[in-house]
Amino acid sequence: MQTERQQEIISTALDLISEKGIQGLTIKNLSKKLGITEPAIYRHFENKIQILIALLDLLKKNTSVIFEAELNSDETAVLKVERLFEKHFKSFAEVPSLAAVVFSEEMFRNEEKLIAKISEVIEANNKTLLTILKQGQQNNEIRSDIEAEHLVIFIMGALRLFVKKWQFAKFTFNLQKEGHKLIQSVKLIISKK
Amino acid sequence: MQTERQQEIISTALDLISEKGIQGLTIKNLSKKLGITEPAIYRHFENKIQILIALLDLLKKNTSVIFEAELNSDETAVLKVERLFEKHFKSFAEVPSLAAVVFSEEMFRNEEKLIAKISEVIEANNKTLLTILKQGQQNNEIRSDIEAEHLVIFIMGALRLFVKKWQFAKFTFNLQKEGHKLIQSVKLIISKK
DNA sequence: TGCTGGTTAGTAATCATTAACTAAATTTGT
DNA sequence: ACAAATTTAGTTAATGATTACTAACCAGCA
Repeated sequence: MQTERQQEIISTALDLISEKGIQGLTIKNLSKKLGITEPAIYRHFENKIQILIALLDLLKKNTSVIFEAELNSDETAVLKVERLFEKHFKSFAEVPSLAAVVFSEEMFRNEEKLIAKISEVIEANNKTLLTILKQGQQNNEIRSDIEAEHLVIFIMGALRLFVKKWQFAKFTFNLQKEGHKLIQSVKLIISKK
Repeated sequence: MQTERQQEIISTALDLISEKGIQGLTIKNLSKKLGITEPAIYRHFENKIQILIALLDLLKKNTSVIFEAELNSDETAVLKVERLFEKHFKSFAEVPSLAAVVFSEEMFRNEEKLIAKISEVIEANNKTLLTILKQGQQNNEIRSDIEAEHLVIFIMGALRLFVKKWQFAKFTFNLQKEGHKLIQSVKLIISKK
């Protein structure tokens, strides 16, 4: 559904965001990095919003694939959550710019369409995780003294904050390695007994 | 140390941020809301960066007061954490715009001074919480099977995500009331057995 | 020949900021 | 005590940068 050049543009946009933050994603910077002039961008995208939407769509695809693959696997709930974390860390480690997009919701406040898009991604993932946790509670794998909705907050909160820290530290520590340790603590927290 | 007008300006800036996000904090919007012209702002602040710094200083004062009061109290560690949460929720419920500032680190990426300032606030609070938790572990109140550094991530991650959800929901639910329930789960998670 | 993907040149809007001026309040010198 | 000097806090008008975006044109190619 996307031309080669369109893919090149959104990939370059991602690089730009991870380098300079969402603020750095301007048509000028983008075209410079692509080695073409600014108006040339408009041969491939109607306007900037469409670029951002394409960006969020990519993010959505990347994360929802992870979540849904786990939902439909036949592992224990605890293992599903572990896999969820590991895959996320792997995905971010491979494409750090994705992390930059996830945490820039604040920037999209003005455009109604973008808010909708990003809320959609977040909501869908939360729902999937919630389902996994509830199944785990029914199977007596996951503690039931804390409501699943709260467990989601702990898990997603930790995931987000941890990645944010990595980002703040300019990717200087090994996300996958350090992340693996965090996952062990997550397991201790959500497991029954 | 601040004139009345300066306080008026930063208070108005906070309102603006909670209304339209950090993007909405322009000199034009600010002066319009204050009922003066744009250049008049510069009679009170050297430039926009100074306004943002004043904003972050206020945030720093607000949060560090909370953290340090708890550190020096002689309650149990678990109770300290509970109080920490409650006070934060209260503070945000009273001045919702503060919450908007806390989560806009992303916006400050370009200005070195602002990154430094906000990292300072976050770091200081994390350190205080870490101390509280370690003391709790030594007193056998708080579980020791998870390292305190990870507990900090769970606690701060949950706090941040929860407030962010409230913000996203346009303050439609009662932060203090719903927050109180979350606190009970936090206690279950960090308590020894 | 006509589409694709570029170019150059330019526009309108918005951004923070400055220059120059002014009225009113305050401080200072006698 | 009071006029002169200065400071304070505002104004209008403008500037240079940067933003997203457009119009008009052109080369290569199917």
